[in-house]
Amino acid sequence: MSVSLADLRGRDPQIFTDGCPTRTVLDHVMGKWGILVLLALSDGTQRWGVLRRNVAGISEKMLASTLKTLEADGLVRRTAYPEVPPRVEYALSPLGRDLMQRVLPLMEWVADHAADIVDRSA
Amino acid sequence: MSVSLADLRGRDPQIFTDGCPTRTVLDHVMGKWGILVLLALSDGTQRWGVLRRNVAGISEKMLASTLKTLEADGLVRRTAYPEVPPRVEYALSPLGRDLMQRVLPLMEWVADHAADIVDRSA
DNA sequence: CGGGATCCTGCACGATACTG
DNA sequence: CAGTATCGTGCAGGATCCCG
Repeated sequence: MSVSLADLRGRDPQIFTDGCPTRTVLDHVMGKWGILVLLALSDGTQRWGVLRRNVAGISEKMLASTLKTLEADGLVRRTAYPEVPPRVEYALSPLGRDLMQRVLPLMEWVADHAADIVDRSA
Repeated sequence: MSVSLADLRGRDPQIFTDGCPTRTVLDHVMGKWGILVLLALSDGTQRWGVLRRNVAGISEKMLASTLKTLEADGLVRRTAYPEVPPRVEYALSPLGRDLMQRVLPLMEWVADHAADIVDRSA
């Protein structure tokens, strides 16, 4: 049932080594803001302003650049409506939803154990 | 079956907000090297030197500091043998193994989709 | 409202050398 | 062998202003 690094390396020896695409994806998704944005979006389509409030502490610049990389990665879909004032909505793409299906259980675990972990290291 | 951020916020409204312990854990685990070290260790107990080779591209400094935070977080266990030359072994703690059970499926997904994602954004 | 452009700063991270 | 100590630096990320 469980997968190991050795298993993954069995399929592709270069996996998770330096310069490997997996590293790039990891950097995008696991960066400081990537997951938090994806996590917010897993609640459903959201406008820029709402997203900004839901990802507490993010700056406009980082929200913009994070969304751009995630969109380029095909994990997030951006929809702009030709209105005044402008309205732009962000949503997970099918690929993004697929990813979050793997991430959410992890987040749940983190939510459950974070306090313990931080206490220990204090 | 699926969990959402709203669900998690239902248990604790502060979850994943700024300054929340979850953010700290995320920074430790999801940082550039955290996961990669944990991933390598999920193959089993390893000595420092082996670990350094398995986590391709990591510097000694980063390996040392990453291991120290992960050990302080209670995710990694360090065992030093009073020998000459010194021998030190690192292993996942039970907590760390529990965590990796959630992380490995994610890594498998990333391994499977990384190429697509990077191609798209190129 | 939803960003882009610009400037600035810290610290995450790397390289090198040294040690018990 | 398994680290620490020291020194540099690039770039992630914050603050601010502006624009369609």
